[in-house]
Amino acid sequence: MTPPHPAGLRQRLIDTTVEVLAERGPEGTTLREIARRAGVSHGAPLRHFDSLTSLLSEVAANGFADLEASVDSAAATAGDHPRARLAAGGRGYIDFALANPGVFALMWRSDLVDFTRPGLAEAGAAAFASLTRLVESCQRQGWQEKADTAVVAGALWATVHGLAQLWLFGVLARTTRTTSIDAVRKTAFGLLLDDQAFGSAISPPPTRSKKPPSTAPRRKRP
Amino acid sequence: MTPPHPAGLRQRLIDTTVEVLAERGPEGTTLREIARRAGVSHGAPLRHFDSLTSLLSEVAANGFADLEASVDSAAATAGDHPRARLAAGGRGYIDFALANPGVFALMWRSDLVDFTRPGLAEAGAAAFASLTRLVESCQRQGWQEKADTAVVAGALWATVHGLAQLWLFGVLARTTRTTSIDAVRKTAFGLLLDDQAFGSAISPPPTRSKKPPSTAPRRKRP
DNA sequence: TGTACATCAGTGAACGCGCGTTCACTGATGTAC
DNA sequence: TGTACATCAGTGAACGCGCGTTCACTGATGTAC
Repeated sequence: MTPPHPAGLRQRLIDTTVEVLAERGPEGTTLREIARRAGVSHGAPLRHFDSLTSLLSEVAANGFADLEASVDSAAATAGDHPRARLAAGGRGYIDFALANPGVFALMWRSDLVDFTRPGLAEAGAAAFASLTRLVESCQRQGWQEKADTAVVAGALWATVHGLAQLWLFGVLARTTRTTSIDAVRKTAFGLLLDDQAFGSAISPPPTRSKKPPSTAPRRKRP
Repeated sequence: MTPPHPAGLRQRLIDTTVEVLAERGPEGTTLREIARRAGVSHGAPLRHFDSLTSLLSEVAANGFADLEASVDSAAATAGDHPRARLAAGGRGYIDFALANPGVFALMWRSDLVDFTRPGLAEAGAAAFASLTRLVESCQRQGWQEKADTAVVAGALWATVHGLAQLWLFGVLARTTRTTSIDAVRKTAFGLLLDDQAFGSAISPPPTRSKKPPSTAPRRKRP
């Protein structure tokens, strides 16, 4: 079923973990299930990772890097206006979460992931830094110029995070009677960014049918 | 250690479950651990609940009822201005989450809780309805009067939800360099509600040292 | 080119664990007469 | 008031499960000489 993998078992295990996360969620993502899917004996993964925690932590770190990439690339497509770019970055955050629900769920599970592992906290901080930079651009143009940049970024982060989580949980669609998150996102951004236009049609709709960005090129460590 | 409980073992098991959730989180909340803490044999809980899922689902339903109560009572203390009441209701949501992190985490775990159980979805919907009512009041006064009430309520819900989750995860304090969620909450509400005043000093600071509202009076079923 | 040895990824049996749930039981309490 | 019976909450041993991890092994590959 799984084709031979030129990059070797280690990379195949990481890819398989992402698959299992997507299908079964963090709870169903066990070493034995990953090994089964990858077509190896259940002891084999431990030749490449110290433990399940080690493997999951690496997947989570990749997730944060991909999340950052999704924010950055969405912002980059939004033209020159800082607030339009900020809104697009927020959309990038939500798009990543909706395209990678399993990995996204894992990324906030401190019982499964070791956040003291070198690189992981940095990857998370880098994702937040992307948002902060977008806020800074807005402030340089006068929007919320007196506010604490990090606090404003935190407030926006919480909103996109909450939108993604409640949407994935299914409860936002039910209560708002919408079939796409777009309406709620646009309303939220419209309120937050103080201009209907920035919440609405600033950028093309997310290409949600495309492959999740988890296969996108990713920073390698030496 | 646990004093004799006048309400009987059934209620004691529910209370103990809340305790275990608070100390160990949803993952550490097993039937056997609950029984150990309650001082009974590990089979005893099954005389009162069909299964672990059944017990956890009841605790989650209570959680939604308490969450609603926290939103309502916070809004009620905020005076007459609709948007001040809305902001206070949002604060009530966050206060509940921060005071009951274990139960709050459980409430969004569809792998542990059976949301098809009668009463549970209703309890969740009722909590959301509280927020919706507050939004309606604001719209009657002209604020966002053309917007879809449920969608606006959903956007606000996502924000308070995200604030609570990221704060509990610990990452919001680190990135914003704050020791209280208040600054981020006020900034978020200030942006969303289009008036600094509604985000800031509308109501007394949350009494976070008090006992969680999970012991507050709760609707009983006949 | 050939030989001896080291390395190492993957195997599969095994260990020990805590879990949810079952089940025959005990002993207390309530009820019918 | 006394007796026989039913009910039922709690006990504790047991079952079966999947799990992470260990470990001796095998067989292929690379390296030194």
